[in-house]
Amino acid sequence: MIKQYLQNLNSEQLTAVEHIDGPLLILAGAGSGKTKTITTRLAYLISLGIDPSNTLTLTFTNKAASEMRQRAIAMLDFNIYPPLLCTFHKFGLLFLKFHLAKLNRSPNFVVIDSDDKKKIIKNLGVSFPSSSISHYISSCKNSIISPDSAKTSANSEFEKEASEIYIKYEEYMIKNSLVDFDDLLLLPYKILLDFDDIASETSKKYAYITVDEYQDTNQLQFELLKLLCKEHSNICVVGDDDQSIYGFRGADVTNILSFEKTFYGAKIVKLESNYRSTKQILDIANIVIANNTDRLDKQLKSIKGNGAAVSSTRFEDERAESAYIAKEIKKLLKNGTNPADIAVLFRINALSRSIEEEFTKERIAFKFVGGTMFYERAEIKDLLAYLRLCVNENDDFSLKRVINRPKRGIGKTTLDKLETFATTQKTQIYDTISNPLFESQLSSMVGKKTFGLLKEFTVTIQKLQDKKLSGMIEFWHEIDSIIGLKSFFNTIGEDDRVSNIDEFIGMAKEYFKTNPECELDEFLNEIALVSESEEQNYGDVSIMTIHSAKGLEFEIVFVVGLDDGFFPINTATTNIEEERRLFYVAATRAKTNLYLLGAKSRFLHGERKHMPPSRFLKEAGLTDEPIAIGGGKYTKNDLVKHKIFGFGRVVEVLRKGEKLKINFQGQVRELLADFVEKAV
DNA sequence: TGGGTCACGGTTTTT
DNA sequence: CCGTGACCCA
Repeated sequence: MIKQYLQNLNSEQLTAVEHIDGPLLILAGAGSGKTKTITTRLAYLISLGIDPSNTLTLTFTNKAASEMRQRAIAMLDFNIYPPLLCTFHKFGLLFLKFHLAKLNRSPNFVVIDSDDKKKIIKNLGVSFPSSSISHYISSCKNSIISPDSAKTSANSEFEKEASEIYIKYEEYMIKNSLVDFDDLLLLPYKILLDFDDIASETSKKYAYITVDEYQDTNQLQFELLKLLCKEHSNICVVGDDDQSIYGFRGADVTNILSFEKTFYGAKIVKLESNYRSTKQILDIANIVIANNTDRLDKQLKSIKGNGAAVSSTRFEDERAESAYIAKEIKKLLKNGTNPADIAVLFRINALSRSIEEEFTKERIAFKFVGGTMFYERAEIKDLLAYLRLCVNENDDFSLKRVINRPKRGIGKTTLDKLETFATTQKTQIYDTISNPLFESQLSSMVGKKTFGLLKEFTVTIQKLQDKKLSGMIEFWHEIDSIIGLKSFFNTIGEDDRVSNIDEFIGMAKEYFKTNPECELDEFLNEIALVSESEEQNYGDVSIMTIHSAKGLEFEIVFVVGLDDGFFPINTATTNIEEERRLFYVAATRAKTNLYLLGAKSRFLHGERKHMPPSRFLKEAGLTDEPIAIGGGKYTKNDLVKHKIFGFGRVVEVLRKGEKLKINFQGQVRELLADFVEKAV
């Protein structure tokens, strides 16, 4: 049966599929049949008699994992024990369940999300924004820098504080048996590094490893992969260096650029035949991406015909831009185009506003893909906090979240008192409330009435825990009548939240029906790694950021905001090559029609801004208007001011004034001239 | 405790 | 311009 699938491949795809032992890099351009190739390869390996349980396929998203699993299994005509095909983080989670005790940490850990992480950091007392500290800790972990060495190498005031917080944060996490997303990769790495026997055993077990979207791996994932390949070199990675757009969260393109050097003797297969887009579209994508210097040579060849020309228009303002899109879409819909085949893409969410307004006015049904994630919604997190308390009532973090939700009249003052009291007694908040020994002391501390309220809260948790014993189905049936979250949100008129709670409870019931033996704590860690709820509103026009559109395809794509400052975006950390890759991703989403739109002025942050066209339009040969980049504005020794780095002096003028080398208090940085202003 | 007011800052995002 | 967070007062 597998033979028939092999016949559906082109010769490059077939070469990749039939490569079995030794490192393999599949450079898969956009729309070149990447998923088809690796799923066929996996099925092929299994058809050769390789035990599915000896394979490991790692992806970045759950969506990619489930799509691949489905496609690979469909190719096999016999029932198999399903191969391990999951996200990096899921793999880490499974691994830690088995081995975390090796690091003397509790195997009954709880996975927290980035929101929880920020809150914990904030509670540790910080003067810099908790999001920056959180990001700092994340980059340390992803570059395998321990808290101690972070502290030693801390230079700025920020780094000094951040590294101290990093130390405290790690202590807190261990004390409370918590694990963050980065830990799901870092702790397995540490275990594999420290315990040779586990590393060998694991590597032998996963004798055939496949990694999807390899261009998005960071240093930690790279090191982890090397350890997993300790006993063999059967690693197949698939990726496209031109589609690396997650540098801002640690993705390191050099991993794919230097794969050959790391995995000696690697075979490289390029998939350059594009089955998705017309030649006109690919020409634009190819010509723009060719301006990047750090890339592996690769050129998409269109299998489809020439197609329609790429359309590019610059409007007076964003309203004219949106009105034009609405008009075009209405025309398309009238001619029978399926709205699900149309997408509007933008670089930053702020640009969606005028689109949404116009679509609503013109009654075009649309769905905003990738807004607030389901499990990050406040009401869902409240429910999750109750569930965690159900598993472990001494989870202070969760307790603090919901002790006043629904409103019970317990505020910050009471909580602060409770917390300091618990700390002095070397115990957790829940225990101090329920311990009869502390009753009179606490009662006089917070007042009799408040103490009664606290007691009531513990009774609620108790009720939940009791209900848990009568089985998950009944538990989920009764959960909200015990907590009362729905009626709380109902009274304050937030009906959306009520229906979200209903959706969540419905989903959980479904889950426990299919997995009756699953424990509540397993369920909690499982869903911590899942972001989306089920897709809804099928036949609608999609609007989303370019990042969200990666991996998707549409017949007709409108890209808005091709203006200098918006796309490429203009900030201190802008990496122009990554912006260009983003353009490449956007353009290659389109199958038949691509619109590259812009506006001469836009309203943002309360003021109207004028801007020249994006340099990408120039590179694509789609505009004659002059593009930004004022030359000769700065000379050596000019004093300049930067939003983040403060004052600095120009050391050198590069690229005809487009770029500057600036000394900020001893630290020399290279920045685009647009990001600084003259300080007189 | 919690409602009200003011200042501030404001990419991209998965797990 | 608009959402978030800090802070003040009833």
